[in-house]
Amino acid sequence: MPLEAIEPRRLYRQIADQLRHLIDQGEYAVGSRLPAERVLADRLGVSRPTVREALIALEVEGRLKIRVGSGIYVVEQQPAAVVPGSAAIEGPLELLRARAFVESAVAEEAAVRARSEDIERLDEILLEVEHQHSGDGLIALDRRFHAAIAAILDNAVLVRFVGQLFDLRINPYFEQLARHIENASTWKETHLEHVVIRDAIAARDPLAARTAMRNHLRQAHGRFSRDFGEPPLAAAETDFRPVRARVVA
Amino acid sequence: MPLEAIEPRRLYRQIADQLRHLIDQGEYAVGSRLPAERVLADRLGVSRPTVREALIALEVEGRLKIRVGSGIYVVEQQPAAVVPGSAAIEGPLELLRARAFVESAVAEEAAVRARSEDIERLDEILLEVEHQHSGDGLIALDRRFHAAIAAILDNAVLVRFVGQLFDLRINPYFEQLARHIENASTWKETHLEHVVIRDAIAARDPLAARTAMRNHLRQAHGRFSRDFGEPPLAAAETDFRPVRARVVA
DNA sequence: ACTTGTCAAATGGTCTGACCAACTGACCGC
DNA sequence: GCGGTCAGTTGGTCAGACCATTTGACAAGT
Repeated sequence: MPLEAIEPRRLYRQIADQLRHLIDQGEYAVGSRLPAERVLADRLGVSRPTVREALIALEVEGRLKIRVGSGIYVVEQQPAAVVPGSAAIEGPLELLRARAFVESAVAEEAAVRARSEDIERLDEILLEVEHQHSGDGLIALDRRFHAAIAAILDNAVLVRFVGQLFDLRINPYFEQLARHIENASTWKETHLEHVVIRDAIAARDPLAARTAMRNHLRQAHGRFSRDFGEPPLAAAETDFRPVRARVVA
Repeated sequence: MPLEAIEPRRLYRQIADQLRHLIDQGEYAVGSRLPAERVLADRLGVSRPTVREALIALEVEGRLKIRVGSGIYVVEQQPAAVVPGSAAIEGPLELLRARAFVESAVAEEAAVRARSEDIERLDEILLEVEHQHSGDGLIALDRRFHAAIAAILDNAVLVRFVGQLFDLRINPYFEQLARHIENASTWKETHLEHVVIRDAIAARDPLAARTAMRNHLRQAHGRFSRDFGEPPLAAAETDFRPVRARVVA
């Protein structure tokens, strides 16, 4: 054994990790305000100085913006830091195909690993959706739903990854389309598809979860491509892995 | 003039700037110990919490190392310092697990879709590796290999993200470990694992490709965790999807 | 001479409670 | 409506205290 040097994990780091996780997961959406320092300290069971230290760490990392007298805000994560330049090169359809590929695999694995708390979290989000009717809030909840599924795999990198894929929709190209397409009716469809995904995961049925997620993003693909130049969708385009290939072994 | 909003410069930032300046200037040499928090607070005429906030900011920036009960030490500045915040959070091991998950799925699909030109491209890269012996060049080729596999799926978003995941290794945390671990021998291992992946894809064998890729990144995980704090690897940690789950209809 | 155990000082980690300054939003008078 | 006022909320800072860990000196044992 390499004789590892153990280091006491200081409180402020644990708090920072926890908050970072919540942000990645979409619990605190970009632009939203975090609870006040005093509230956080109370809820986390630590003192305010400790919370402040954690917040300052996150501020230095560039994930939070602290405004005196006003509050603490989640800052839009700069993917530009990692990818200088190109963000909106690919079309929305290509993005949706990539999400279908990654997230269907994620959903499949989530169905294997899901604990009951995880299902509860999904239910909370879906419940919020039903009490919400403005478009903006729905997008944030949509993101939270997808991030929460990724969170089941218990890997912060993956959660961020899925979140980033979602956030790529935030570009002029995509937004303009969305305005044409998103309405009460399509949000209703989206919600129903989410419920199907949730049920498959809750039933611990990996294959159903994969199919439901792929179907969900394929539907979104269809909704977009209808009003878009591209031809609707050849099955081979969204089905990265044909089902028959799965029967092997 | 565009009427910029003025921001109150908080004390902890002023203190941090001042300390950073002193370090840059060589007043506090690399490896040396700073005065105790209480002393700093006294000399700077501020309270200890404020000094602590500044120190934590500098610690997050990677310029200081705080050791409990011992003191505050100046850390060697990594010239790279690429990503100001977002990237260096998760540990290298978590990153490798995420890559194992995503890229094994990618490899599986690549084996289904690969055309002969794609295989040729992989071969070109592997050939270059054999004519190369410096470490830096090998990292670049490693990246090209993984990106080339993603490219087989013919989706620019996926290629970018696989590349991005790879690039997350560029952070001080990871680099320092890599220096200890990467040598001619480990590069040889890496190369052989790459060849196995290439062969599986060339044979159009999805399951073998998935396994080979997962094995490759699991080996890397093992190489890192040996010299790292974490316990080596429980199979469940890297095997996101247990093989038995695949035998289902 | 070398190791081991002990202990006190130094140092960072955290908490409590307090006060100040900036912001926000409701209310009021015009 | 419009602008001013004011109280509540929120972050910024401070003071002082106690705890846990580290460190090094020193005594005791081998």
